[in-house]
Amino acid sequence: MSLFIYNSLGRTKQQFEPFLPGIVSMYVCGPTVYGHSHLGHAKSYVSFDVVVRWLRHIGYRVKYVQNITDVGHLTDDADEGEDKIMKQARLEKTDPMEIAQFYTRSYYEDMDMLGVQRPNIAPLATGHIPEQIELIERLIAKGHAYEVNGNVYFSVSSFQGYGKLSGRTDQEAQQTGTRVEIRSEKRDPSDFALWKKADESHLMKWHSPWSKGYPGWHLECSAMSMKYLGETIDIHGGGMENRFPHHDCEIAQSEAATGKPYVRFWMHNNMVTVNGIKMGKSLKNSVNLKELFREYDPLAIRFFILQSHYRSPLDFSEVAIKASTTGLDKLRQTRKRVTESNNGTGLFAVEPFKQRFIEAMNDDFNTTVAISVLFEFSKALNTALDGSEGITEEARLAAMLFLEQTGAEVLGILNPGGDGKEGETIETGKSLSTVMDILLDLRAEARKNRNFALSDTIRDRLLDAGIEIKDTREGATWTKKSGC
RNA sequence: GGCGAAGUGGCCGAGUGGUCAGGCAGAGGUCUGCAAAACCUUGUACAGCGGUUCGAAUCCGCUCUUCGCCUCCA
Repeated sequence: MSLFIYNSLGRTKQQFEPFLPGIVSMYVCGPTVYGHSHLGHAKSYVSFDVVVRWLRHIGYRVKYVQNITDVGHLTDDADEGEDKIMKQARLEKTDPMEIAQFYTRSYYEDMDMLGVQRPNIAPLATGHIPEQIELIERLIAKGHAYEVNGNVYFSVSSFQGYGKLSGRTDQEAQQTGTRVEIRSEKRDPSDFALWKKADESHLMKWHSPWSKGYPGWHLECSAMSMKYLGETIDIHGGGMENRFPHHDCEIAQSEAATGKPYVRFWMHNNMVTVNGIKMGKSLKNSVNLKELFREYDPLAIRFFILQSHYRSPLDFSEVAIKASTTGLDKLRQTRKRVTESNNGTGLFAVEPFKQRFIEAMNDDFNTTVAISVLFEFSKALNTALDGSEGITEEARLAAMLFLEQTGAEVLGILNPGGDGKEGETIETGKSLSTVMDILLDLRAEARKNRNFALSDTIRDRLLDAGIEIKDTREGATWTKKSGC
């Protein structure tokens, strides 16, 4: 069974084979670090995390590069507005580099909470100024770029096929009703900046053959992608809002420089919305992840994200996240149950679920369907365990392995190796466990003597303390209540 | 104005030319000392109007509505 990926370039699902057998080169546009991450970042990076995990699961070696944009770019393209990182530095009364570093750490903290695996290489834009300058020189030498007053622009008309990703190929038509002021020093209104001359007050600036300045926004991804992954890469991912102009500009400048295809598969993830409106920092409707983590289990948020498809918009609401939290708990309970159950004699077949899971993931990473398979698996497994003969050791191990591979390794919604609760040391976990054994023994004794007043008191008081008791056929079990 | 996406049962959210998504919530039941959990049963959903078809929510056309991009943006 082969993997099909929806390629934004061509707008169809296409069978995926890497350029080099067995090795996948993948680049994803990283965040601009001038503020804490929000749910929109979470959707994007969780989605691509699952893409990487699946590619690795099916046997590819994935070289995953994700940049950090730590050069401030203007809040506005008409040379008005302010460098965003510089603006934040002014607000926080510090300098741009501290802002960039502080929010880079914040970003990784949040991604760690969500179980997003770190990229293999996380290059900084500021660390690759020479590479970017070199790329500009190549473009100028080939006649694709020109310098005016210390600024360098890419000449869109020199590159055939500009706009092929977004479908904006008619540059004349694009200009009508455009919101960008047309700058006279550009030869063509569609031309975009590769290098900008910095004014005196600009703090982040570098020497270049043209002026003391800073690189254009689109340039860093091309330079770093080519440096670490080569001139043609397998997958380039990013948010849908970056299709145009960012990705079309990347294609133009890269292909103009190398004469080779830049990216084989373009993947774009959709937006998180709030009441149907896009979530964004500048729109002031963004839901900060650190705040969200105070209310909800980070893995429940990851689960909530994966319950919709990466190409669909996801509408944020508290009720929806709560519903997801409850749903995830059900899967966790099933896993705990099968792990703790005794060996029986009944049969249980994991294979059909495995096949359906693989099929869903191979169909453009359909995590929504993959999760529905896990729920159906959960229901079938519980039914089998409810039966008087239980299931065999072999079936139990197969079921546990399936949940480990799908829920933990691929989707990352279950903790690897079991459901130890986060933030709890092994030591405290062990002593709690011992204490609980004593309490459950005492309660069992009380129930045996039909002293239900006592047994219910034990149960109620533990529930108040955040521990829930369930009486099963195989004795009482306990769980710490998660969520809110 | 240009480019693009979408409208699914109380809510979230997949998918498909002819059997079922799935989750949450609700109702009834089994089990249990009682709970909880688990399981069973239960919802005549696919924006509207036409058309193609033996058959369409799924294909085509039109209409309405919403959203994204064309400024920085996951």
